[in-house]
Amino acid sequence: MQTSVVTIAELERRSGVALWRQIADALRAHIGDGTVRPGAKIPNEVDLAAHYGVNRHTVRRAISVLRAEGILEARRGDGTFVAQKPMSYPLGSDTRFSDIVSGEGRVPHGALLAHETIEADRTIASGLAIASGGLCVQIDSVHTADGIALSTATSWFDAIRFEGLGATFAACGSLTEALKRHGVARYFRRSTAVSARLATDQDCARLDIPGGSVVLVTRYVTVDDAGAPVQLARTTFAAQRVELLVK
Amino acid sequence: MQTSVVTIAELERRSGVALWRQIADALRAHIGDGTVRPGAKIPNEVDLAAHYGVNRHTVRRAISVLRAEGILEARRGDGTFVAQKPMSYPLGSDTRFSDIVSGEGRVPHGALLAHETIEADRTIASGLAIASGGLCVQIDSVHTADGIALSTATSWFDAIRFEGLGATFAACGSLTEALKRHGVARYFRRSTAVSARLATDQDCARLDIPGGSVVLVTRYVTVDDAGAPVQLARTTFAAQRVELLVK
DNA sequence: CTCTATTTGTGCGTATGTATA
DNA sequence: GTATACATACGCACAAATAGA
Repeated sequence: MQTSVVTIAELERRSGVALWRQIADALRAHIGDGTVRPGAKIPNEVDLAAHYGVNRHTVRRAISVLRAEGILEARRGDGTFVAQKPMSYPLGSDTRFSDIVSGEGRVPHGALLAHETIEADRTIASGLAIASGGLCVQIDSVHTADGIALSTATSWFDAIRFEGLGATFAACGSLTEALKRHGVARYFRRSTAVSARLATDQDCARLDIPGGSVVLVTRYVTVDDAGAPVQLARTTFAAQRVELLVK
Repeated sequence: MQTSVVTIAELERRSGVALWRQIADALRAHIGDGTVRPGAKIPNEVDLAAHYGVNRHTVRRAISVLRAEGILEARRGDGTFVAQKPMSYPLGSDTRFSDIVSGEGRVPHGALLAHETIEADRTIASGLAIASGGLCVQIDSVHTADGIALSTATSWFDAIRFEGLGATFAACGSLTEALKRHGVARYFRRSTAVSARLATDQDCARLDIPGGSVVLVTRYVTVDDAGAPVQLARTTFAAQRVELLVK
């Protein structure tokens, strides 16, 4: 791409297809057919705009689309680059983040962001099978592989059964270990709902991803051996870095 | 929201947080706390811009973010509305689209878009366990519930084993039935990879969703009773209409 | 049915802020 | 410190789709 800009741009100006869309398609094709390799730098916005004979905003819009698709990655003051392939993340009833990341030969790390006791809204209450308005412990965390954030999670627990869980987690640094100390030897995922949306600014801050990125969101409830709800969780993955694997 | 616009907008202008981000957060909060109900119309862009004291483009950017998040839905010439909740789509080894949609009390429909015989690239060939460059049948389809497109799929089959499958599918209108006629009584999903990205314009056209929407993408291989690969598929779901359910 | 007002969609020009090499 | 390159924001204009008179 760096040099292939000499190929003449052929945008159809009153074709009914927006210019930014035509440019996005052209760039996507260049990347898809291997003309531009992952990690490679594409020309800057001003040059691209001149090349296609459009305003810089039009090029920016095309680029922003490809960034959200996870194809491009922009670094202010540096340039815009073709993104790398994401890592696989199995979704099972017994998925443990550290095992998965270790299995891929990377170094896992989980960090507690915050924990507090709050009143459960209707959704949380029904998930944990407690009374609406009852107290619950909310725990926020981020999970990284080789220092790169892959996911951020918010979990809720029954505050009566798991009083002080936040402090325990903060002390031992592992949710599995913390739950063990609160009497839960094992726990399983019942079912997982997967959705996708654009990242909020909180997502962007926690995952260190640019605005406009797409995230995968999983919602699930874990239960103990007796089948009683232990945890209601919502995990947000950076779609450009992770793909989920089912079964 | 229609009337709540009287609340004074308080944007911090040099706070380091972009104006469009602050506006998006404000709108999201209004929708999240139930101030605005699903299906309700929000004020038009010009009014919102005046209300917040910003340029229309700034409001548009905030809205485009919420559209990608699946929270808002815009119709040109009409207005912008709060979106409805998505339907659940179970991901199992024996998922059949029509059963799922029927089970939710909706009317399922599958339509063949195109079918052709092409040379398999490396990815397709390895998925189907055929020689790279060997022939394969490619089938494109869309799947709707109550006339609303939920997903679009592209599938590949070994052209030698399944010669004329496209025509058979076109004739009987069901993949399961077509495969039965080609000697595959049953088939199962081996594993499914789930990713997410911004919709391409092809996605938008097939799913009838606006540009900037987010889609969930599943890739999987189905095998017959003998464990031999039958089908390599890539299904694209409109994230604003569907959430995937695992296990 | 046509016409019109409304509302979102696209595009250009300009200016300034901010992170990075 | 300086140049580069992406990020945000405003203003203007017109296109296209829709709803309603």
